[in-house]
Amino acid sequence: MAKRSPNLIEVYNCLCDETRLRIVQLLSKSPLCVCHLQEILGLTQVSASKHLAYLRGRGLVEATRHEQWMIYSLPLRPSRELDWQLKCLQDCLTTHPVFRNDLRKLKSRQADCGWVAEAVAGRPDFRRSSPKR
Amino acid sequence: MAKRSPNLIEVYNCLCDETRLRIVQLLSKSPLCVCHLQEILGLTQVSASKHLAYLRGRGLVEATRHEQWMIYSLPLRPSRELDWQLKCLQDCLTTHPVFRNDLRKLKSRQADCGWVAEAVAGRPDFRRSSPKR
DNA sequence: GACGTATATTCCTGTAGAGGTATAAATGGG
DNA sequence: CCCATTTATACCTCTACAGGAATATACGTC
Repeated sequence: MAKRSPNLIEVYNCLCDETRLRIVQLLSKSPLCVCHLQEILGLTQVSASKHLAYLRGRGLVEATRHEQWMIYSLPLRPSRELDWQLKCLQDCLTTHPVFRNDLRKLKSRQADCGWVAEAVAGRPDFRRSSPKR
Repeated sequence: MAKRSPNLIEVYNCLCDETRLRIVQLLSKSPLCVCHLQEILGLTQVSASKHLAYLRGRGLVEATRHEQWMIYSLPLRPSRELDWQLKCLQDCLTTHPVFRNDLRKLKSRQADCGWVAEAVAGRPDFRRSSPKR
């Protein structure tokens, strides 16, 4: 069970790591499963999983299992503190090459990743055999 | 020599500690010397000094020596990233008891701390014998 | 039930940084 | 020059956490 409302310091602790910042940035565009984040960010499986657990434990992201995949997304109703930061990121990150590059990669994989958004958007009958490759 | 422009991650690293958050919050109201911060926040001398060195090393605060006192203040021209956070803090922290209390203490000590602002405001001939007690 | 894929967890090691004590350095006053 | 005050630094210990390897768990397919 994930925590509900992260306080400001927890939010800052989550965002003070570049990898987590990149994850949050990507999730602000679209819900994604672990293997997508892994691919786009070039992370090992363990690293992706651990960082997501960290974020989840502090309420910055939510997770839903869909078949074999864990789909991570930003909370529908973010706390005031998180909401501020998300707005800030929107404004700040688009000017940073690393993050721009991540977003570019996400777009180029939209065809592979799109089904996740559909799956999480409330289609309980949604089925999918293989997510990538 | 202090660093010039902290990047986003450095800013987050600075603010993810409650003590540093409280320091920044106070400095956003007024420049202060170490002993004032020590008193208001109830810190040991070492703790105050170390956290200030940390903030200074990442460009979140600036320091000027005035006689025996080191006067810390927020940079005159904060980076885009820092500026955003300062606005966020204005909005977020006033609702948190700890920070409200700090500001209250600062106000009640305005008589003791006021000279610092004058000293740092560009009065090279400013003199003062004893700051407190 | 065996297997493949996706994800989480456990154990290990290394490092950043927080807190404390002691000490050093800078400044001003006598 | 000696001393008090203010601040910084060095050294130590402890904890959080990042990264990696190995293993466990969950789910779907056959």
